[in-house]
Amino acid sequence: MASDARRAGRRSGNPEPYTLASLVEVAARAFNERGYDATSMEDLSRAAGITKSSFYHHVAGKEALLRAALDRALDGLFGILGEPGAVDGEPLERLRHIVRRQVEVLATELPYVTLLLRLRGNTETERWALARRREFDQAVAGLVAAAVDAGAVRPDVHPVVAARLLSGTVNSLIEWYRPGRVPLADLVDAVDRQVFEGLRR
Amino acid sequence: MASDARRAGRRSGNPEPYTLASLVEVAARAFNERGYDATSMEDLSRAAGITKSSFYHHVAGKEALLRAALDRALDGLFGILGEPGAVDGEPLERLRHIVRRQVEVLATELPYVTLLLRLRGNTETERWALARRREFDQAVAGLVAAAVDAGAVRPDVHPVVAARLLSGTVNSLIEWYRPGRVPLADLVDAVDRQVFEGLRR
DNA sequence: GTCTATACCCGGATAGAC
DNA sequence: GTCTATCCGGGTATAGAC
Repeated sequence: MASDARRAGRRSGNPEPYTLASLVEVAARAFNERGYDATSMEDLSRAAGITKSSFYHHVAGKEALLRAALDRALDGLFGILGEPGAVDGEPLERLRHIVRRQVEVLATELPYVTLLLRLRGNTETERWALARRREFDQAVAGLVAAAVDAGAVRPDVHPVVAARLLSGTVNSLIEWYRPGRVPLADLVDAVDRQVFEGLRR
Repeated sequence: MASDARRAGRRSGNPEPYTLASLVEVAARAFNERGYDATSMEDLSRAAGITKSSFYHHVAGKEALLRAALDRALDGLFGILGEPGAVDGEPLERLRHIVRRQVEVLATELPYVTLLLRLRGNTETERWALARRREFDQAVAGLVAAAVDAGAVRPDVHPVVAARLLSGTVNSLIEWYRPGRVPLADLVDAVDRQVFEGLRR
């Protein structure tokens, strides 16, 4: 019945059935399915099991949902840059650490990172998130350049182009990876090897 | 003045200032900048230099513009599969031919392919284009599997995952490649080497 | 906290004069 | 072919009863 779905949050014993975080999760998934602009607040409220007006009682608006989701994605990514494996050691090994961890964060925070990677920059919120994303990419690009300088990569690579292709390869996971199909550890290894060793035997 | 911009098409000596193709090009660029849903017919008509109603005199509607743009992208991609280099020879070399040509088509048909790669499948037109795109990807995946069987690639690659990563790497070009910055021939070589030889020296 | 009802705006698309 | 004016549906968001 409708009231069953409507109260599922309460039934499951959650004392706060409609937390911001849970609504953000619902919203992020919907945004990814249909696109941010094509998703209406009506869609979101129905997915949450309440009416549009009730939904507005819990969230400030559509853009606030987007912002919260993007925050979560960026926190995940920037967290990687502070890890010991990303800070200490040879440039190539630091780069490998970041790539491998980035695959894991993409997989575990999939809906949020997907949203981040599809932004067009139409609003101030989107432009802010895009700027932070560029910061992350530039950190990676810096490491690629350092690895080139250290002689750890093929001498003919163009650092800027290589960094873009590297990021593109990793980020393309959002287009097809779904939890549970390919074991995450296998995926991490597959990306690592494909990026650093290439396909050819 | 407004009338100057408005009649730029005529002034430039074009006898048919508003062909479908030229309006599709304008539309594709706008769709890519702001996203399809966020782009209004008002935006498009203004970009073309005429009013919304005049714009409707030339095109059937927003979705028709999208469809024409997607057609162009798909024609470019499927054209590759029929080329001799994609049909004859060892699997790995056929795959390399496709990858290199795919980079070229992405670059030359950039606005149209970009649109194709960002579809969400909200309308029948979008789902049709996505289905055709999957056909293309499956052709590539088949070649990856054949190259594995032929022993031309590292024996530990998972063909399906490798094909996805391969497509992801190539397709990620739309996110940053802009004509004239990096010479196209260099880009083709860079993608070829990164995909098949990897980054490590 | 949730609902019904509604204000308000904007987008796609059309009518009809020039 | 282009314009002004308009229709109509659907979107975000709010008011106010329960």
